[in-house]
Formats: sequence, C-alpha cells, structure tokens
Amino acid sequence: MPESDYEVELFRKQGFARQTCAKCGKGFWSLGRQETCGETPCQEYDFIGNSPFKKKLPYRAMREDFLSFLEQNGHPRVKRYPIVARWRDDVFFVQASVYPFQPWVISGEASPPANPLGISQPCVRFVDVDNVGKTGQHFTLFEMMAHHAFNFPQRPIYWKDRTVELCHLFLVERLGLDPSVVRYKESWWEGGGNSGPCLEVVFGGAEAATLVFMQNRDVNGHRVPMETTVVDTGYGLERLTWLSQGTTSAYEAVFGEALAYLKRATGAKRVDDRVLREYSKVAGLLKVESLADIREIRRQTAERLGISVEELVAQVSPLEALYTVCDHARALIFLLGDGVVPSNAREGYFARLLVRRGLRALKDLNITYSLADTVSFMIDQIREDYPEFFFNKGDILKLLKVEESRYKETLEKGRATVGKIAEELKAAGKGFDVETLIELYDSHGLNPDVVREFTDLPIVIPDDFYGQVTRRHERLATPEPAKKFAVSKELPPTKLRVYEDKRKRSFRAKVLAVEGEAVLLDQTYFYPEGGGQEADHGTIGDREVYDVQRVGPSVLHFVRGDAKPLVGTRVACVIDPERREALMRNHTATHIMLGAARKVLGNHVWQAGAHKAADLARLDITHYDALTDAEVAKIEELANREVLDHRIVRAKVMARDLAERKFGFRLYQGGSVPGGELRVVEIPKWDVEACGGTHVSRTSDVSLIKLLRTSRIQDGIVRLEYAAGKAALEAVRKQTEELRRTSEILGVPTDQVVPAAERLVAEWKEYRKASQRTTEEQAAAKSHQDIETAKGTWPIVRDEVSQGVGFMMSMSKATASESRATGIYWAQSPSDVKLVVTRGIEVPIDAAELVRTVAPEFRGKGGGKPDFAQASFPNIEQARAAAARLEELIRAKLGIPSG
RNA sequence: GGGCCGGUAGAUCAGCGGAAGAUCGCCUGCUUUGCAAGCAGGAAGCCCUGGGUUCAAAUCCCAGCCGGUCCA
Repeated sequence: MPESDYEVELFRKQGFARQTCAKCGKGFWSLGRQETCGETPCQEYDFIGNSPFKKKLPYRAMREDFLSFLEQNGHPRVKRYPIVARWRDDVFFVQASVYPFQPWVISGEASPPANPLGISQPCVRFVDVDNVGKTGQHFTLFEMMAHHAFNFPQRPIYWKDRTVELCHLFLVERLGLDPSVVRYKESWWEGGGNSGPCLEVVFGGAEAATLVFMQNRDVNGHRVPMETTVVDTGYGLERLTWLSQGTTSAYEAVFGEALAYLKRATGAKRVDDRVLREYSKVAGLLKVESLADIREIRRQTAERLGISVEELVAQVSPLEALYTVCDHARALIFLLGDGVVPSNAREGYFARLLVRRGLRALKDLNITYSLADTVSFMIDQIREDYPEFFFNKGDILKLLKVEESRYKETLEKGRATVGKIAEELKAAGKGFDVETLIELYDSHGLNPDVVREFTDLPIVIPDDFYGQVTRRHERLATPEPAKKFAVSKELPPTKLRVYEDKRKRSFRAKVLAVEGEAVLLDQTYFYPEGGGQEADHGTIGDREVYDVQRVGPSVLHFVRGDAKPLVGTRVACVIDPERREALMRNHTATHIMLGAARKVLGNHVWQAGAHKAADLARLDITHYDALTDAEVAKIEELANREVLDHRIVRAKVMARDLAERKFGFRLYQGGSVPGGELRVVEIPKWDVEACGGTHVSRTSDVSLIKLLRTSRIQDGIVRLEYAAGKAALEAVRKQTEELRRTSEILGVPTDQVVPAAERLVAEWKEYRKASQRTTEEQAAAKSHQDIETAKGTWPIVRDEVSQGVGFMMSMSKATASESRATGIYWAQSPSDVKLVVTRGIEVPIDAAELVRTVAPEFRGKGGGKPDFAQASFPNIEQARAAAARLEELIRAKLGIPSG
C-alpha cells in the first residue's frame, strides 16, 4: 500500500509527518517526531494514573459525548441492534458495529437507517474469554462506538479525509487530547470477506480506535473493488473510558459501581494500586494465548515490584474473580435479554459458558452470593440506557436460575463420576493422567480445577490443557452445501407485487427471460419462498410452476417443461388459490402460536426457526425445558381463543426507527432485514414481527389451529408442529379415525379406550408373569422328579423337552440347584434345536469343554461356562445323538457304568 | 453443524459375549419408648428402538431416537 493512500487532508493541513516505528517498522503519522508507533509492545502504557484527556468521563458520559458530537456533525443517532445476529447465518453474535449492516446494506440491497450514522453497538466476542479479568483490558461484551458512512455509487457521503477529521476533532476538541501525542498508524484490515486500508488511532500506549476504509470484496480469493465503499470506524467505549479515567484496569473504569457493590459484599481487601498498575502494563505488553503467558505476566510483574509471584497472585486473584463476575454478568444480561436461552449448542452454549465461568469465579471468592444478585444489580444500574432489560428482569433471572441448577446437577453427577474413576485409579495404583482429565472435561464438563475439588489424588494440569482439548476437535471442516441454484449471469429485475394485492390470484406478465427451468417475468404476484414460508405454485401460460425463488432483485419461477418459446410474450399467470390460502393460514397461525407460547412460557420465548408448508407448519422456540402436557394444552387453547376473537392482522411498511420505538426488538423474530424500512405484521396486543410473508386479514380466517406435536429438538429449543384451517381439520379427522379404529380393535366405545388399554396392558403383564411362574414351577417339579428317578450319587438326566426352550431353561436352572445333579436337555426352537448341559456345583465336569468337543461331531456348535453350556444343532436327530454321546462321556468321567 | 460420553428396577448405578445385579426407595412381618434406626422376607425389568455379526448379544458392529458434554 503506497503511503499516499493514507495521507489525508488533515495530515497535510496540520503538518503530520509520516514516520516509521523504530521497533516494529510500521508506518505512522504524527505531529512532530516520534521514536515508535506508540502502541504496545513498542511502547508501554503511560496513561494509567495519568490520563491523556483533559476530561475524565464515566462510561455513560463518554458514550453520550461521542454520540452527541456525531449528531452535531450530521450523524443521526441510531439505536443499538440486538446482540444476536439473527439476520446472518455465518455468525451467532454481533461482533462489531458494522455487523448490523452486513450483508444487505453493504451489498446495496437495503438502505441504512441513516447515512452517515452514529451508533454505540454492544458486541460480544468469546475468543479472549479466558483472559477476561486477568489482563485488565479484555471484555466479552463491549460497546463499539462508530460513525459509518455508506458510499453508494451515485451518492458518496465521505471518505478518508472527513473520517480522520471527525476522529481527530472528537479526541482533541471534545476530550481534550494533546494533538501531539496521537499517532495514526497505517495498517490493513480484513474481515468477513471485505478488506481495505485502515488507520489505528494510538496514544498513551493503547489503540483507542480503528478507522477502516472498506473498499474490496473477496471473490474466489481475488480482491475486487466494491461498488459501495464503507467507512467502518470502531471506538472502544471501554477503552476510551479507561484512557479517560486512567484507572489501574479497564474494569475499574467501566464497572466502578458494580465493583464497589461486590467488593463490599465480599469484603475484598484493598490492593495496592502500584501492583495493579504494573500488572496491567505488563499484561498490555504481552500477547496472551495460554496459561503459560499468564504465568509470564505474573512473573514479570512480580519482578518489577520486587515481590514473589505467590504474593502477587494472593493479592490479585480475588480481584480477578470480581472482574470476571462483572464482565460475565453484564454479557449475560445482553445475551439472555436479547433472547439467548442457555443450551449445549450454537449461541446458547456461549450463555452456558458464561454462567458456568461466572459461577466458578464466584466460588473462588468463597461467598454465598449468587450470579443472579450481580445481574440484578447491574440491570438496575443500566436501566436508563437499556430499559428493555429492566422490564424483562424477571425472565432474565429465571433463565439464570434454571441454568444455575443445571450446572449444579452436572457437578453432582461429576462428583460421582470422579469418585468412581478415582477409586479405579487408586486400585490400579495410578493417578489422574492428562487423557483422563481431558475426557472428564470434554465428555462430562468437568474442568481440571473442578476435578481437583472432587478428589484427593494429585492433579497435574499441563499449560496447554485447553489447547490439547482443541486439538482433539480438529477435523476437516465440512464443505458448504451447494446453493440451490447457481445463477450464471445478470438476471433482469422483477417487480414483486405480492404485497400490493394479496388477493390477486391471476395476472398477466411479460416473460423477460428463461434460465434453464426458471422463468423471469417483468412483474409477479407469486410469493417467492422466504421467511420460512414455502413458495406459491400455479401456472405461467400452460406451464406448471413448482417453485419460486428470489435472487437479488429477480424472482425465478421454476416451471416444468421447456419455457424458452415464451420469451418475449405476455402470458396469463395463475396462482394456485388453495395452496396460497393454506400457506397464509399457516403463516398467521405461526404468529399466533408464537404469541401464545410467549404468554404461557415467558418472555424468553423467541422464534428460533420456522417453516410453513401447505399442510403443516412448525415453529421452533427458545425455551429451557420440554413442554409439559398442561403447557401444550394451554398454548393450543390460547392460540385458538385468539383465532375465535376475530382480531385484525395488520401488515404495514414502517420506518425502521419508528417501528423499533413502537414495538421494540421483539420485531426481529425471524431473519431481520436491516433496511431503512420494515414490513411489520401486527396482531394487536398479541404479536408483532418484521415479516415478509403473506397473511390472512383476521385471526378468525385461520379458523382452527391444531397443535399436533411438540419436541425438544435440542437443549434450549422446543419445536411446535401444528396445522391451520383445512390442514388442521384433516389432521383432526386422521386422529379421530385412528381412535375409532383403536376402539374397534379393543371392542369398546371411543370414550373407554384409555381404561381399556390400561387394563389390557396390566392384564397382559399379569399373564406373562403368571405363565412364567407356572413354567418355572412345572419345570422345577419335572426336573426334581427326573433326578429322583435317575438316582445314584451323580444323577444324570437326559431329556428331550417338548415344552420349548423357555421350559428347558427353567429345568436346567432347577437341575443346577441340585449340587450333585447333571442335566442334558434339548428342545426345538423356531430356527434350530437348542441343547444345554448343566450341572450342580459339586459335579467335577467341564460342560463347556464337553459341548465344544462333542457338538461339531453332530454338525452343531456351542460353548459356555463349566457349569452351563449350550449348543445348537440343525435337527432333532443330531441333538439326540449328541445328547447320548455327551451322557456317555460324562458317565465315563464320573466313573458311572453306562445305562 | 461437528467430536466425545451415556441410555439396565421408581431413583442412582454395576455387569460389557455364555441363564438380569447392588444400593436407596416401595410393600409385608418382626424388633424398638423414640429415631433418615435394626432384622427377615417380598414386589418391581420389551437391559432405548431397528438391523447385523455369533451356536449364543444387555454386552460386539451399523443406523436411528433420547439425554449429557465439549467445540465452532
């Protein structure tokens, strides 16, 4: 990248000089000469206890200062987006302030809520979760403040000059930074398939902001210039607050009040600021990737302070735990509040991770103080900025409580598991090896620290323990499934008129092009698959339409047969009315169900996926447990009451900000479109969603919703399957028919099917038991009698058992209970003839060996234990002969003359 | 989405190729002033489902269902 790419107007006007860092060799711009680039590790933090700003701002004030500054400079303030990136399938969470605008705004498909805009967007990142609390600067949740400008081809907003100017103005004029200390470091940014040059804004040893000029798109590994270039800035709110206050760590600046609260509650001792300051400085200098790095930080810090590492750890670790608790509690508020239910998969797993880590940190503090208390305190504290969490506090705490008790269960099970393994290891004279520890963690969720608590055996944890776990999981990534259809060239756009008249079932349109089986029209009333709703079917000309898909601005109608001859003509198009109506009913039913589920289960219920076919609809909702029968019944009842209540279903397009202000984030249930306008489907006082589907006008048009099945498809997600309208009737009819047939078979009226079935099963069990008992009794009697008849010191019974294999087994059991008796029995089984040789404990023969040698002589096979052997033969004659031969051998062995 | 662990009596689990077991709980009796007490006896199991291997499968293999857990 040539330097001119970074030379902006501000640098020229104010006389910034381009220099090269003496340590890392990177280029940067500053006023006056500077030895290094100014960033760690080239330069140590020098702002701790010595803020470079004139203004000392608390967290909230810093955010307000930034946003109001931008407002004064023509950037409307945009409300934050949810932390869960429901509109994207490549990530779970919003990790940067541009995420809400990717991919649609950047691709030009949707317009941003304002342009340019200012935002403070909460983001979560889990890559550094292990460092949280330890390094003084890592957070899982942080706010990225930003000004974004989207330069659309015909409407450029601003680019590098203005961006740097705004940044500089904010820092120097608003925050009172001495302009001579700031350095703009040249760098290159890449992420999410985009790239561009960027400037890192550095002072005090820390990077306070990054100004990215997104201008390239990655296409098959090649950089292609983007049509829409984007100013993507990121100002770390936490970082700026820290710089402004110059506290010993970022946590002290951000969590001041919550920390004070926790410190009071824990009675944590005051730690010398000098210790913390040096700790943060050293941590800032080093890259932290493993436990060994943390140890290195401690070693160097202790060395600087002239104290022992143990002393340092003793002082610092209670504070680290407090920091961790604060960070995790805050992140959990956003996750749980924005609709993440803790679970073992996908986004839910990260919530679980935070809860478990948080609980462990609390445990280290040795206080009876719950994570929920901290969360509750913080929710109150951020009430003014995030009222949505305050109003949803009860539900957030409920989720936490459920998750806390889950962890307790896991630990209790773990205690038993560790106990068992420890005993085995002790018996074998061994200790816990790494392999066992990995297994306990990977399969049972017990990290080595927890294992240590459960056993007195020594536990040695290697530094790269978690690295070893990760290596275990390293596999080739599964290739992405191929797209449903590949579009080879630019397609003509289609005017999508579905929303203009949802009653339209036939229309005329011009065929613009045909691509394979896909017909492109100038305009269409066909609904293309989207928002979980299947596509309309119907006809174009006399061709059958079996699928409709939307690709960018075009709508592809897939038809059977060759449609090429239609190109250029105007054709009659007809939408299958029954299918469309069924889809509309199922779609409205889905909104009704979501509202009902939320009312019955709680506010944590969000849509986690949905599909609406003509005959069946399913809705996946976030919930922490399988549904009880009562809950299922209640949901169905409420949903149908809403149907009967004849409520209006309103669909209208609204400005995004307006819609959000009116309805809140509940709007974003499915994949939300972050455009300037939203189509809002509202069932007043019941459910409001941003939704592009087709709906009926009144809830009563749904006519009936039949909830057919619920299942827990994974931890934290419950699937509801149901049908509306005709499909519901059909489902009910089917169930009725099945019930009728069952009652016919049972020979009772339908209202007595349940008691009849219960009785039947109970009786069957009783009969089975009784018959087993008589078999045993009779078999025992028969075998005793036979032994009686056989006489002698070593009575031998040889018998063909006509009552079957079960009877034979019972007889052999009875025979074996006589300590000096031997039994040779055989019986016909469905496939072959089974033979057993059994004996009492005193009889000195090896039944298994006998059977093994004799059976092959008669085309049989077998084996067993010394006192019990079995074999099978192809037919009864072979078994008879083998039995005779066996008796002969046994007699010889026992010294009894034959027969 | 992927890896790993697991599914056996009401509960917790053992058994891991040769006839289904323990502990707690439950029932019946005895014992005791009383007890989370003691003693004796008893009931309780489609060993998750379906295929396969084998003379023989709860046990081994494959697939599925369900639960747990780790990772993205």
